[in-house]
Amino acid sequence: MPIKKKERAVCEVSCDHPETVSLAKKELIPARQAQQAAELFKALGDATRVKMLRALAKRELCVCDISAVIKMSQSAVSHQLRVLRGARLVKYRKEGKRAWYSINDRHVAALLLQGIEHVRHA
Amino acid sequence: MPIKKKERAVCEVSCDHPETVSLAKKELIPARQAQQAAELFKALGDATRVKMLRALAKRELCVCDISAVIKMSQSAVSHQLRVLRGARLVKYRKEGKRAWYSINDRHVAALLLQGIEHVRHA
DNA sequence: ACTACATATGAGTAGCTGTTCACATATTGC
DNA sequence: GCAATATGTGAACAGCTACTCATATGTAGT
Repeated sequence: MPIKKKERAVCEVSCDHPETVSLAKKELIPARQAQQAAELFKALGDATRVKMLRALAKRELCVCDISAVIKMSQSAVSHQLRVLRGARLVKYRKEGKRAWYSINDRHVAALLLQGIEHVRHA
Repeated sequence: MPIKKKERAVCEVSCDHPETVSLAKKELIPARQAQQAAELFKALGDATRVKMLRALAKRELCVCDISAVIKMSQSAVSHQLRVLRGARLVKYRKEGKRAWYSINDRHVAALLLQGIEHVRHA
């Protein structure tokens, strides 16, 4: 067996505080929940989508209105709406050629607003 | 002037509802605020960071404890802590070799919890 | 000074994101 | 059916993210 130049420090084994760590492990959020929460926040984590959601929180808008309001191409808006639909942040209804979007529920609006308020006072 | 095969549909010009759009434009969130809110949500938008924050919301932990609790390399944890520091989601203090991290304030904890609760009942 | 340890960081990299462009789909009026 | 319109979507692509690995920094003990 060759002599290693320097044994790598394995912090994971040597340094933890057993009781604190096992307590924290026990109370750790389940991976699935963490993943879902992360996906929710990720969907909120883009300036374009924040603008869209903020506008949709106030009134129902069709795709081309959104496009005009936030000054982005219809295609870009459509792609982003797909993300928002996937995260269940918006709902929509079809009316002839038009698709009318609005924010899904007040919990979503509240979460969004809380984030915005947080950065406003920071 | 050559004849174009098909004039591109310019939805931005043809389809908007002037009053609704100008109202929505007036009430549109400022770009800077949208950007900052997006950055806040983006920092929350990763399962690893959600796990870390959830643990840090309950108790102060040093880096290697976090590493043990969420079962990730110390290096990965350090990199993620940098992101969290950058977004002001955590605070820390040095104590000898150790760095003790905890969640920055109750607003951050509330926002995190609200996101988690939202996916739990969804 | 030297070693061990706890943490931070730069480089490298595979995978992901957000846009544009071109086109597909669906609805309406002729 | 055909043309115009509103929306949706796949491909391509530049830029970003979140790891790993190696190494740097800083601290404590000998």
